[in-house]
Amino acid sequence: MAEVNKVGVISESLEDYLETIYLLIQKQRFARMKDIADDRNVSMASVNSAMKRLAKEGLVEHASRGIVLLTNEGENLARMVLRRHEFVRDFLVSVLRVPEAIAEKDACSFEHFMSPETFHRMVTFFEFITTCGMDIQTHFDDYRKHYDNLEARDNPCNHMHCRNRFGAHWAHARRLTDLKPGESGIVGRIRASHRIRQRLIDMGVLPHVEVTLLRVAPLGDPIEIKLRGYNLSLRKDEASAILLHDDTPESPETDTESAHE
Amino acid sequence: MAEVNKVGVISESLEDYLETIYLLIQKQRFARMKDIADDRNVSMASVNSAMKRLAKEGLVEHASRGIVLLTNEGENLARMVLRRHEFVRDFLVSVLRVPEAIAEKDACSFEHFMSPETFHRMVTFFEFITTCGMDIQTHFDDYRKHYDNLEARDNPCNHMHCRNRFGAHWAHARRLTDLKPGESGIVGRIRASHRIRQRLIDMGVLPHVEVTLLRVAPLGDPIEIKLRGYNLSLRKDEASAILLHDDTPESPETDTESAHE
DNA sequence: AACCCAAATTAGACAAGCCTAATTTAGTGG
DNA sequence: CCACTAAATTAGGCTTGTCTAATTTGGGTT
Repeated sequence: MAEVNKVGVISESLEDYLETIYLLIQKQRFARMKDIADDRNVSMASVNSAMKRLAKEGLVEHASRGIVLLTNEGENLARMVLRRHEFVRDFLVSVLRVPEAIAEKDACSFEHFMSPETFHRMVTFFEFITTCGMDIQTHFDDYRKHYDNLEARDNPCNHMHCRNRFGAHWAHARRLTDLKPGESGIVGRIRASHRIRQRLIDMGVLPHVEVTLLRVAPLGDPIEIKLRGYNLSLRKDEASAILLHDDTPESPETDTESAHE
Repeated sequence: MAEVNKVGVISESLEDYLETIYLLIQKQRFARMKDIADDRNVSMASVNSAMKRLAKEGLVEHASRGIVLLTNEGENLARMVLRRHEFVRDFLVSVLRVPEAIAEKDACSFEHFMSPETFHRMVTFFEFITTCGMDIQTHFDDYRKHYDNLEARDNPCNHMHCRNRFGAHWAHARRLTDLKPGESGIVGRIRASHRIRQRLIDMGVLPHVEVTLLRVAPLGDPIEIKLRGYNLSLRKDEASAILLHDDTPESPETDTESAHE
């Protein structure tokens, strides 16, 4: 309601300046050119010109050779950006389990571009996950640790742990290697050591992506698949790690539409 | 292994050009200046200079007055960016339930900035959520619809639905109004109509944030709280919608560290 | 062969952001 | 009161990424 209306109007860089100023004022009750320059690792000349641009937008007040003050509008905008920053960081850390330092860095970028709608959905999802009583986070931690530590163990994972905990029906899911040439499926889960998993992900084998089996070489080893328009050659152990969803897509077009209904 | 090494080296804009070129070649087997310009809604002169910069980086080949081709490196980078784009979009749509069009737009921004680590965590989380057998998505849809449609109904929600489904212990959770002046708590859930919910979120009342009750006015109505360093005045119905987590933080510093252990 | 047109290129301008180097200003100490 | 210093400002330069306007090029028409 009484919210900021300059969202998306000023640049990423200027938003960062606002944020810096807000935090400096919180910390030491005032913000000088020098402080801002040090904080953002830029020259004072750059800060000077940035302050002029911010003043022109009515977001800061800056008497010549004086300290920098935020206007009401500027403070609101700064707070809004900061709010997103902190929330996104918390989301990445608490839900996705991204390491703190990386989450902080990524939040710095996301804060500028995320649409209000996505922000709102993310808030609702966070709230749901942390309060739904299903202890999803603990389950996810188990899941994650399992795959992160899988490296030196037996490869196509058959642990009780895996079978019992993470959906028994995945124990009997179709694998990529179960397809006949020409058949397609949707990638659901990759059940392999961290190394192979990483390799497959890097090659574009991601959940929710449609794969088509093209050819299997005589001895069954190089397996050729088609994936989002380009061809890929996999070894058998890589291909058999790819578990597919039950539902086959009706047509390639409705891919993202029919998500998970 | 044989992956791109230009990540983070070229600008957001150039990455977008690469992506456009890749998609054009997929669609019509070649990419001319004009096509790229039309697709990205820029002038041909801009495309021309962009192609020169991309050629200098060894990402495209572009004989004068000829069509634009991707080098191997350029194609890999384009594919990588596109992969992220599509995956993030799917994540936003399928997990967070962001509307398709907005997810598409946000994915356009995120693709350029997301660190590999966050990408990887997101993939793992997506995989977990869609295959863990807990049917989290359906639960989340219920949760979401419940709050989205709450508008005209009785306000501090007491539905059976709510009590039973979304963690019975939240029926007896402390509210912000249960705190004594000076006491603090961590925001867990906001149980209010969409309008009030939105208002609180806009003011910075987000899950995982620490709030301190400062003062309650004589008649109990304007309630003053402190929140991430600034003060806020809430009406009683707003404040009582804020449910708190059980665990009180030991110290304000370890806030994000002690996330949810 | 001369002409025309669409695509591509070049030239030149502009804003945002950054820089370094030189200058101005204000406060502090001798 | 003068000199020194730290902070702030100005001047001028650079890159990226956009634009418009003019020009070149090459393939098809008449």
